[in-house]
Amino acid sequence: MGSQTEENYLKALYKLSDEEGKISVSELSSTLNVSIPTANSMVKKMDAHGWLRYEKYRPLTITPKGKQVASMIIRKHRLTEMFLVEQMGFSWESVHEIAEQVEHVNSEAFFDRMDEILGFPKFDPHGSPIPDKNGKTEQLDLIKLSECKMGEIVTLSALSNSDKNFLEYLNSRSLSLGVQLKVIAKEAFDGSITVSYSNHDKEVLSKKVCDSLMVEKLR
Amino acid sequence: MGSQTEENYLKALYKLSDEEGKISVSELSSTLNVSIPTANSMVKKMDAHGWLRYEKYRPLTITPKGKQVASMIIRKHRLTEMFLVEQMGFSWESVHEIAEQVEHVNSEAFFDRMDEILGFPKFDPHGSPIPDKNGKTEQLDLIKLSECKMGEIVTLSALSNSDKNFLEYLNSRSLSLGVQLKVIAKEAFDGSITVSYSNHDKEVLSKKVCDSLMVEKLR
DNA sequence: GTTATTTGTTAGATCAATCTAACTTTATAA
DNA sequence: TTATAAAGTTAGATTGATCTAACAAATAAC
Ligand SMILES: [Mn+2]
Ligand SMILES: [Mn+2]
Ligand SMILES: [Mn+2]
Ligand SMILES: [Mn+2]
Repeated sequence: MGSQTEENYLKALYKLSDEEGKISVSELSSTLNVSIPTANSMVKKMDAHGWLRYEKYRPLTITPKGKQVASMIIRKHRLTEMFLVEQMGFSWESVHEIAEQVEHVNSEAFFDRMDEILGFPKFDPHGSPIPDKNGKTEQLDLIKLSECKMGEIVTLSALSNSDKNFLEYLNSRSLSLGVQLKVIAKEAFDGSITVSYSNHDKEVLSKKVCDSLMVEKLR
Repeated sequence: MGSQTEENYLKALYKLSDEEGKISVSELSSTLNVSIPTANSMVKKMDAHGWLRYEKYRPLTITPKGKQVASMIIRKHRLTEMFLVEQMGFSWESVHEIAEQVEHVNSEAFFDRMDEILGFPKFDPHGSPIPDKNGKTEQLDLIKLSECKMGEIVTLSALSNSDKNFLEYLNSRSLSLGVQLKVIAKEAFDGSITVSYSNHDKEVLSKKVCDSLMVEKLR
């Protein structure tokens, strides 16, 4: 394993490469709130670990090994979040900070035991997939709520943003994973969508919100 | 808070001062497996934190503030051990290493929740007292089994040594906390004691073992 | 009460992780 | 296509945690 610092860099690298494919040093630096030279020097260490390929002035590419190591850290993070919510009664907006620390604990048994107690969950409290011991995840066929058409009925299955503020916003609207949403109006003007669900029959959600809500079409 | 490193130093300092009163730099260094100069320089930082009083060439003394901070780390360590055993099914010999890492997690809520789930336990799986949120611990009136007289009946209540090897030795003899022991013989020669308990009716325990078994006299 | 041993201190080096300042390369815009 | 801006690199400094080597003080042995 690397240090906690290196693990955090690798995780950021992994997420960026998942979203964007190619990663720049500056993206990494801003994600981690460090200076560009700091990220630059760390990138060289990660190259030495075989986690990414680094060539001067070229975009960074994560290696299969890097992906493997990253997925094990993400596994620990997401199992922790799930454990905190399911076994310890924490709310979904308060678990990330704790998991950010616990994910660095070096003990297979600890996380495997969490996994077992939780019944080998496939998704974390925010709907993100939990890699299994081999790094494999279950891929659902999700789309953004913002891409749904009027009249569609969908299940809220994951969030592509799990910021505390956003989670608290969702709480305030009683929006949680598993809720069935019906698109009852869509504003071409600003991309906002009006949905009905549970005992909310006319909730207007902004484009920004709808972009972060990942839903599954009912069939 | 200090760094993880500093926290580990403080814990060592606390334990040594509990056992010996005065602490030397070399004891600290050997406890932590670092060189004497390393411990020496760290001691100056701890002095700067107000955790101990340092004067050149004089023994170290922990301050009330140092004790307070130390007891909060020990609280986190012992709650974690208890949680691992009681809630996650770990055995008492496998929890220390994990707790050694988890104790550095910075989250009151995390440990308070453990505490609550466990029902505010007063002792950890090895019988060591768990400090409450104010650093207070319950003090039992324990003596070493090696100090018991023939014929006495006592309850095994704590261990003054929790090394893995020792715990595995105890497992092999079905010795666990709460077991009632009757001293049926005592060898003046080597200090070994023969005890009977549960369905063991003649178990010989060496002086070394008996020194690590803390028992409570029945009354 | 000297001498020898142990213990403690200082100095100086190294490595990880960080920064700022200066410079270079690549990308963008005029 | 050259000028400007953005991104990336290098150099050099800092801080925390560690080491070894050299020296000083305190303690123990004789
Ligand atoms: Mn998270
Ligand atoms: Mn982290
Ligand atoms: Mn322990
Ligand atoms: Mn520790």
